[in-house]
Amino acid sequence: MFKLNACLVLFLKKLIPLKSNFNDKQIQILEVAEILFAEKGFDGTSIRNIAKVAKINIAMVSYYFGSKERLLESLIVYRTSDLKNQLDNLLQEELEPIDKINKLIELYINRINSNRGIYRILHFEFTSKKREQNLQAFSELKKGNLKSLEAIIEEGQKKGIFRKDVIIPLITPTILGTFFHFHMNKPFFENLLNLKTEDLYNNYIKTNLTKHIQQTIKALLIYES
Amino acid sequence: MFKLNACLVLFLKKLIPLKSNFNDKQIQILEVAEILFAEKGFDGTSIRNIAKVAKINIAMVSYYFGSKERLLESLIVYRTSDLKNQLDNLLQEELEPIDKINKLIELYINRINSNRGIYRILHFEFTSKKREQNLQAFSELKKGNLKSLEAIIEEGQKKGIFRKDVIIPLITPTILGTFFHFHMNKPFFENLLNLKTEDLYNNYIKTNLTKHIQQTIKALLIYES
DNA sequence: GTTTAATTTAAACAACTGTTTAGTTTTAAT
DNA sequence: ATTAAAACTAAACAGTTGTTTAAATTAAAC
Repeated sequence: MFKLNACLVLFLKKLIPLKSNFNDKQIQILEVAEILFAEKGFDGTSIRNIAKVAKINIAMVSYYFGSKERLLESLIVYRTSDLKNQLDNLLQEELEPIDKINKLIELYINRINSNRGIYRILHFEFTSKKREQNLQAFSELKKGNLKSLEAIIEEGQKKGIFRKDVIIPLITPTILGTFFHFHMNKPFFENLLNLKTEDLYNNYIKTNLTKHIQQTIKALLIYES
Repeated sequence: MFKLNACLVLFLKKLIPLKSNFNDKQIQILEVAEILFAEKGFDGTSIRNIAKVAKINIAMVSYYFGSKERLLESLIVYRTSDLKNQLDNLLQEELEPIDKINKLIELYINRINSNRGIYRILHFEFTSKKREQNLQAFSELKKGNLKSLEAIIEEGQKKGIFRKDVIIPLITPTILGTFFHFHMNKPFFENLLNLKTEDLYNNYIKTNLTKHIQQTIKALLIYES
């Protein structure tokens, strides 16, 4: 009875390797940390700050994660572990290349938009030289994403639909960069485009911004001078 | 003799209003602050840190700027005061709209690329809710830039060269976002594209990245489905 | 029910934070 | 040479920082 249970736990841990590595208390801390890091930056957030919001003792962060730095690492693992699967599924769908690109853009934006916190943190914290060590796991994620995009575009090029003089690695910066730059300047665009409520803002992203990016990438890939 | 000098100083101060408002010592502090803020973020940089590198007493920051926060404000004024002129000059050149766009993209990238520090800081520090007050001056700068872009595109639309169903305010995010996303992930792209030296990296921006962005915007503006 | 381990706590640690103070040195004006 | 302002300094201020400790509480195992 006991041994069977232990085996089951190990088995489940292999299956859902990353999310289930954290217990309820850890997740509670991670989610508060995500909000605060995103809002005020890693350096702008103190452990006491996290502890207060999460209603735990300040020692619990060290107890569960070792240090503040390793709390950040855990947070990234916690949030980015299932993106690869989503992309792989998309790749195997039976769609025209341009529709795959459009779906990929939608997937990216939806995902980032509903996980704003962690992506803001990634965007902020992993660019400064300060945290170059922890960069590896994040770098692997990006390489995998690029491979998926490459596969789609090369498929389109073989079919003669896409032009061949595009620099594929620079397409991701255009997709993500456009979104990020928009979102980073949220107050500016809220004011400029009259997006008074959070709903209006989100809707604008889901429709207009997504469409703009899709339109841009399509024009870039298909246009013939 | 004395009065003439005083008048001359006042006259010069009017002419070069912002840069010359800071004395040598202040500029020395500002330039160190720029490097450190860009490298480690505003919160990640301490006044003692700045003082040590700039080889000044820690009290001098408060003495010259009032506070750390106002040092940041001064830094932004110091660095962004002449962009508007550059854009106005471009607008008045006699060029085809698409060439103006290309020149504008080149101007943006060159400028940001040779002032990486301050733009990294702007990008980082003025997105978090923490510093929303100081946002105004920056917001005016952005609005002015957008007006310039609008003028060029509307000119092209009147001439029948540019399509009319583009969302103009979203073009800046695509131009700047692409660049920033590339530059923010510098270590990743250095590794991916084999840009081993700083020169190779800068050259890639000046040629390939700039061309990619110009190609993208041109395709977006001119493409007809 | 006892024992062992895991969890949680308050308190303390030393180091660092931005800012102010009171005093000294330097510079410039008359 | 005298005076007043500006520039600069070391020291101290009161808080905050991340982390550790040792003791208390809770949960689990047998």
